[in-house]
Amino acid sequence: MSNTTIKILAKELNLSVATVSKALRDSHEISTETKKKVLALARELNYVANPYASSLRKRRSNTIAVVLPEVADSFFSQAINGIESVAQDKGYHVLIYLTHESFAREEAILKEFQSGRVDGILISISGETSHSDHIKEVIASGIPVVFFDRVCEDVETAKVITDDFECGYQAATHLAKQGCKRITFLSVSSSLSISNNRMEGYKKALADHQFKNSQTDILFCGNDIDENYRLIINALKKDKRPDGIIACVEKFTNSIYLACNELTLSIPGDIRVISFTNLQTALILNPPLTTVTQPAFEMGKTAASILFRNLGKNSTALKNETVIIPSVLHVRCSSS
Amino acid sequence: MSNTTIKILAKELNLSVATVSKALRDSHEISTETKKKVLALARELNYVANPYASSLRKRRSNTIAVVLPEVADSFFSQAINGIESVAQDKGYHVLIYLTHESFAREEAILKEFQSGRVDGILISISGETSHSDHIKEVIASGIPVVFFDRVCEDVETAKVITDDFECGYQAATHLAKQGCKRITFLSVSSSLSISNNRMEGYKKALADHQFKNSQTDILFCGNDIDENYRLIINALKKDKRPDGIIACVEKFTNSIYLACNELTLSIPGDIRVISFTNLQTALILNPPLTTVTQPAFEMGKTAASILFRNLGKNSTALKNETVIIPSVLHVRCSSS
DNA sequence: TTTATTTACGAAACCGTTTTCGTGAATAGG
DNA sequence: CCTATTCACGAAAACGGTTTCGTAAATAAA
Repeated sequence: MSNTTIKILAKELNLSVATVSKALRDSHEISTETKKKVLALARELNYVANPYASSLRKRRSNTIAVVLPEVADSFFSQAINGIESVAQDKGYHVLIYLTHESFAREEAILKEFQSGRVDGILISISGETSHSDHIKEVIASGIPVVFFDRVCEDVETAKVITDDFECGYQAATHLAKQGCKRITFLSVSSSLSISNNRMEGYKKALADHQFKNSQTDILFCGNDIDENYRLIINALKKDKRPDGIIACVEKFTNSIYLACNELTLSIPGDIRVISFTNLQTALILNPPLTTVTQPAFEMGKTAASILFRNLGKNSTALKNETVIIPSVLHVRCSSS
Repeated sequence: MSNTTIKILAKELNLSVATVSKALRDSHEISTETKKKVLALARELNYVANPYASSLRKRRSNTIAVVLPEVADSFFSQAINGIESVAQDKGYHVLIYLTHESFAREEAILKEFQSGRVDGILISISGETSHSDHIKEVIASGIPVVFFDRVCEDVETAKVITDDFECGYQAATHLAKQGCKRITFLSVSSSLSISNNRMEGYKKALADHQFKNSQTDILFCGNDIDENYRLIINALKKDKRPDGIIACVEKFTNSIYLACNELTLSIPGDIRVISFTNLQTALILNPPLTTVTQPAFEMGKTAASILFRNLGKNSTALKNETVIIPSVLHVRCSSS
């Protein structure tokens, strides 16, 4: 609905549209005086170039897509901050899409990108995503993709992750050293790399600390809060209930604390708790929560930087590199 | 970077581009057989229309902008969820912009929209925004704007808010009834409607409950966490320290709890606390936090619905209506 | 049978930029 | 003084759709 176009500027100044266009882009073909006149009028008439016209012609949109499972999670909202900060810096626009953990949505969203709506994609895959054809397809169509956090390991492109295995290991080791004998790991999805790597770290730690293999205890939770609560309650009611619990993602935290309340189990007296979370309120929970805190902002920022670094090039293919930014274990009362 | 265009489909099928275009849009001018053939080939070749070409021609982008101060706040992330849900439903795309509470950024972002990049705007203004010329300008250029939560009251357009005055009143009344004598209100910005309305409600409550006017106590905090912490510490160290505190926005919560810890003040024994927040962890804080919980998802959804309802029309101007969706006061241990 | 209307399609303009190429004038080189 | 460049600009062709308008054939109306 913009009113003033290049054509109007041109007519007003008795110049051709070509000249005006070049002047606006500060082309060396145009004299300084002409540029000044054009700029002056453009400012006066509040001219802003129509992005659709220029995107069509230039075959680039100056827009990226961010595809996420959800936004109501401190990791993702902080990651968005990181992404947005570089995007704004580079003059790029950010389209946001939520899959709500649904593979079908993810597929539909990605499919749309074959049209050239975006110059690149940052994605953290859904919990249902177990294969990556849709992603390979969009890459094949010439659009670079950078994964962050939740990656598809079999897709050859850039990935920004944290040291999930290591953190799973550290968390479980910490609990073991605190004397826990029965440590339950709460997995969010059996197909997600983050979930599985954290779990493998947990398993390795148990093995290293003389746990029998039969003593690993994985609880598969989902996206339904109430259902998760029930699952956790059941686990805590078991005959040999866990004395340690590791939440693979933030959203389990509330359910764990509430379940312990319900069953009047004391944290950390009866059960020690660690969550993978970036919640600021971890400090002021009852009791303060031991967390594995991911470098969410940095991961978003890094993923975006890698993407932008490669947008200029015509070589569309991103290197199959994996950047690992370490998380840190913050030990607080809930585990000690 | 899309490979297959309408032109390719047309050539392959020995049709004109016009026919193919119409067939794809299911025009009545095209025979059923032809449509079938076109659709089949389009599917086979993975055709997706170039959005920039059609946006240019149709003069509509099927895209809206969401302009927010920040995303790392449970209100805003839930509001995004609401917005995104209707947008995805209507086949619209969502561009996200963060002002980081900066007026200059907000201005720059809005200015860009004069180009027709988006068909409409949802905005929650920055804490620095004290006048609305930039918003009036973009509306004048023909782009509808719907405010949510943080509105400019002098701009005649649709607004979706919660009952801020009422909630400020309820919060202060609740504290007064609990016996608080010195209630401090933490304001986030002296120019924000939400902040001021909540504050006015607070003032009215104090007046109604026989507080002297001199006993209202407003503390203006800002966006710097450390600075806020210092301000709160100082307030709590005062000779006559408050015995009740109302946090106008979520981000003050941590500082309040931590400051009380630092000064070994008991909540609610020494001081009762209420926050305006949508944090799920309110339930499991130490102690559980009394909150004014805003209908964030609904507000986002409603704002988006109003916007979409008016995008179809050519009458660009939105009615100057204000939709109020009430918040609820959840009383928990921190105040009782 | 003649005329009016509908059906199914194509030609071409158009959306607002960018970019290639061409050109006359001015300047530089020899 | 004559020939190369450089300078500063314009004409026109893209980019990939959508939409208007025209039209031949088929059908309906009279």
